Amino acid sequence: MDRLRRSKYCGDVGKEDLGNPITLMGWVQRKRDLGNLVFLSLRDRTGICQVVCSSDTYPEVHATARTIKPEYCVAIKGNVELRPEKMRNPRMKTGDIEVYAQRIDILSKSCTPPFVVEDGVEVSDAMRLRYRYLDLRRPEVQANIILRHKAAMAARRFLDENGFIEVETPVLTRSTPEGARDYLVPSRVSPGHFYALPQSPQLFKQLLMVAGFDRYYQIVRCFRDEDLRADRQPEFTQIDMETSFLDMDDILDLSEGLISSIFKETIGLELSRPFKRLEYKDAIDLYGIDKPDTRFGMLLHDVSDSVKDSEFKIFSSTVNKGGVVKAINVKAPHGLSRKDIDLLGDFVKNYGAKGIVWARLTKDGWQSPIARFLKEKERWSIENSLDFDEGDLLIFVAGNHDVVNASLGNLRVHIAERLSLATKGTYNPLWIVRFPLLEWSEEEKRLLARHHPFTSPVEEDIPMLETEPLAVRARSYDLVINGFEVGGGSIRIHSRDLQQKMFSVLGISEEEGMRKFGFLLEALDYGAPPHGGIAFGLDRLVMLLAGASSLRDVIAFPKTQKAVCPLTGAPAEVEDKQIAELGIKVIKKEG
RNA sequence: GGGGGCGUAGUUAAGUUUGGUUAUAACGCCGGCCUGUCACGCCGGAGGUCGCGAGUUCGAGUCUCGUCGCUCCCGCCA
Repeated sequence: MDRLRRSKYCGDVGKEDLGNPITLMGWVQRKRDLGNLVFLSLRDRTGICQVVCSSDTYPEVHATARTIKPEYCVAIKGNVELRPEKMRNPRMKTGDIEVYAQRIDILSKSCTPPFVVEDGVEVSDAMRLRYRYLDLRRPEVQANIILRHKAAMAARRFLDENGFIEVETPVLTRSTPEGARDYLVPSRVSPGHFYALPQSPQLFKQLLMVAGFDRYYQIVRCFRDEDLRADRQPEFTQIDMETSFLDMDDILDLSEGLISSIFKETIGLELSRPFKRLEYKDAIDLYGIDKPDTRFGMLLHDVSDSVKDSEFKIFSSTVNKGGVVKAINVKAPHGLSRKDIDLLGDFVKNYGAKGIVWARLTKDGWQSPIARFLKEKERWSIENSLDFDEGDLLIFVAGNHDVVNASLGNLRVHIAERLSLATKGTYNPLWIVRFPLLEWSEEEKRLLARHHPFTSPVEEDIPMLETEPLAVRARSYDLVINGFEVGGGSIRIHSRDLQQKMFSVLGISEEEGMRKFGFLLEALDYGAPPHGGIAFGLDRLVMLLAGASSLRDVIAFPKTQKAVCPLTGAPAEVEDKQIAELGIKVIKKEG
């Protein structure tokens, strides 16, 4: 018999095919065997279509159908017929029709799958990843991967239309000491020497600007050997961009165009532009963190002035020692028990706070462990600044600025999740601009670049580089959507002198700078244009678009929290011969 | 590096607080019946290293210690 050729996808079969023979290829979702009548649900990447096999029309086809089990890969040729009125299934896209099979070819049998390949089944992540090729057959997982494809297509189209040129940069490159830990690749031909996988193509895109490409982009894999989170994978994909002769406003505008196009072309949502902007300093003051979710209120208020003379010594002494007391107002927190509030106290301990102080306003006034320590005037002042109404819950945290902001900022997000304050399907893009250029590393006892060492300081702050380096602001920007940092960038340093100065502030000697970044410094000597750019995390963007809660849901073959791939078993031991060829030695840790 | 949660048939879970006969359910799987199912139905059946190791005990899924894996978070990372 000749080979069947597909004429239609399952999800596309419709009334226009009535009476016509079609051929489908797909996987058997379910078999409903009624004896002399067998129904098969056939699935491909477009949807599911019902196939009917009856013993009195094609007995041999019916006999074959009875032997079929879930996940068999089959080809089915048959006629499309309208279903009898009462047998239509309004929940199925193809529920009005069915295919009467005239021929079934079993292309490939299947073992019993370890889990049912169907939306909504509860399977552990470990199982899903171990059998990812089966998990990826599920429509909801496939939809995420297809969404990702559409997002990448939208990005490419927008960037191409705006004059960007995609250039590939090396994956085997040189380790740069600043920033995240590198994944290293030993060189066979240069024993004892190592490549690094790029944390980002940062230096190459700057060199492309020096080379005159003017507008560069790349959808590129980046690697960072750091511990994982739900929104962090060891390898991830960036939409990486760099432009010459543009200022921050131009780059933000282009970025908004890009992000808007992606939202429009994937989920059909029109984002309102321009996106809101917040100075870094204001973000910290109002939200406590640099990636605020603005879908709900509960802003942080500094009540240090109101409590600086309080009889509640924890508050007054904190303020007098230079710390702060801040509070948030959880409006009408239905469903937060005393026990829940105690758990909030445990939550902030993650961020270094000693605990929380709470207060409720009832019709009889303040109800709080510290109510009796607060004077009328102090309570009144707090009530006013926090809009404290009957039924509300205030939560205070006292401590140094960083601890209080981190604690309340993260607590605010935590409570919002707990009380479902953020509307699903809402997207609040927000620019955070002018981050501090530098930060102090307690571990290394030196200044580090907060973004990376090539970030340009704000012009008027340059004189402070030597006097008050921590106050210097960067010409940098992050795009935050719903509390996720989805992108970030900066205007770069394009003067060799300033770059040299930056290295010296970072404690990188001229000799070391030349050795590690000499190629960039040299390039800056050959007519480097003013330039700047940004990179967006494609995985995180798609995660938001998909409404997923983990990056694993939008990556075809993700890794576990230990950076292991349960499907392939990577990373794995290699042959001694391979190790020997590389001129390296494995030191086994004794257990 | 640190803290929390989880680990029991193929899968998902109950049982662990308070140790006690043969470890329970659903789905899946196997056999049989069934011509309008679509989470098909009905009848019957098989299926267990309670993650692993040690300890306490007359007796451990249950208690203790260790260990491994998955996960969420802090540190780390932009």
